[in-house]
Amino acid sequence: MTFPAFQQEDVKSDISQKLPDQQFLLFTTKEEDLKTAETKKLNRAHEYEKENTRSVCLLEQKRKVVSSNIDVPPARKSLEELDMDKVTAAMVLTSLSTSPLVRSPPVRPNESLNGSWKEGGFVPSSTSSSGYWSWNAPSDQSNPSTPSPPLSADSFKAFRTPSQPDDGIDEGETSNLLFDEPIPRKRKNSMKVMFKCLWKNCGKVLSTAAGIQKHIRTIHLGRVGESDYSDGEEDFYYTEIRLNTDSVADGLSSLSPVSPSLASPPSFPTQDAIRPETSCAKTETKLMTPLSRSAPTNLYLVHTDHAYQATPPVNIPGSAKFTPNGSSFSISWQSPPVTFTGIPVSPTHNRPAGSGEQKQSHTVLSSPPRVAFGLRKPRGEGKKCRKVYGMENRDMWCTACRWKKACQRFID
DNA sequence: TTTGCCGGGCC
DNA sequence: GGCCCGGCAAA
Repeated sequence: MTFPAFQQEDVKSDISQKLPDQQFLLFTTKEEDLKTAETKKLNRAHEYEKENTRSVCLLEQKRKVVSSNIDVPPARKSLEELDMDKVTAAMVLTSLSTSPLVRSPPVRPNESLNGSWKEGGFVPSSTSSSGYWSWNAPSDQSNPSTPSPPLSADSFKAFRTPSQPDDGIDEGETSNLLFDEPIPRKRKNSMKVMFKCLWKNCGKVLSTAAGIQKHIRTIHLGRVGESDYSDGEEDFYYTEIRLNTDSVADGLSSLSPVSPSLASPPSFPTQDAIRPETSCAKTETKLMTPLSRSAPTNLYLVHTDHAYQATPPVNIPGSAKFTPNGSSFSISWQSPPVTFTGIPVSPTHNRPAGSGEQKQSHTVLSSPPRVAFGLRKPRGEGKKCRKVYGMENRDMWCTACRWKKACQRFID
């Protein structure tokens, strides 16, 4: 059985290969944050590898105990151990890769109905990216280009692209990335993986990542003489698509229904946004973009995330708002009173024409009318200076009355 | 319509 | 901060 070994190698190669791209996917404007996040992910990837090794060792120890109880001859035992190692490793890896953590994507209600996904791969459409979403209109959340608000500053949030339902990655993994949870492994399948260029009006599909990167470099980025050099920018402009429809069905079947609590707006969004450990995790995973699928966990490599950071591949319009309980609170992109505009763009990379300047700002305003709080004090019942002295004796009024302020002489 | 006084402008 | 006034809303 070569599956475990292959997968491990696959993981490692993915990690080493994709980590450099992290900086483009983090929704932060600070280079230090980028480095920090990248380092964290490296550490997580290593921890995960350790964890897997530990799990295998534990199982191995357990197996040895059992084997010793049944008194297996030493010579035969060593041979068996070799096989058992593989089997055990396979079991561990399989259980990890098929664990609920991985297989229960917190999808939005209409995700599974998204036509483009059914076709085996998500292809972002700039024309359909209204960017507007609402708590009351969950269908809009299925929009692939829906950006998500960086609800809390401490949790660097990126715009999210709905993951391919069949690739096994989802917001759960995003949560893993963000909240130090074990990183699930990529499920292997036999599907044909293609790479599609997301550049506007291109859509070129190639069979290898290197090919598509080279295509982007030479055709779109104009780096003719740098065929072997890749700074990762090309990753932004292509996406992985899968041609095997079986996996699509599998992905759809693995979609877990969205709980009402997720579908409904939070009682007070700002609070939820501030708490990363509670509903924030749910909300964010729903709202934000996975930081990167080209991360160590980028076992489910999806470059569509890149499309969010800038044009030309896909525009990132954005407007999101929700109005919980009919209150006046709202969050919206590119529209007051709250504006989130964020385009995760690597500062070190030139953006093709049309790419907006990276700007990240968010403001939350909630200012009910002052009248609602009854700030205007009730009118005094007693006589005031004006009534007592009359207009002709205005000089006898108290200062407040003269200034048309609340009477200080005849206080109620 | 009268009266109390808030909000804001001017100095 | 002192002074003044437009304008709102209750009486």
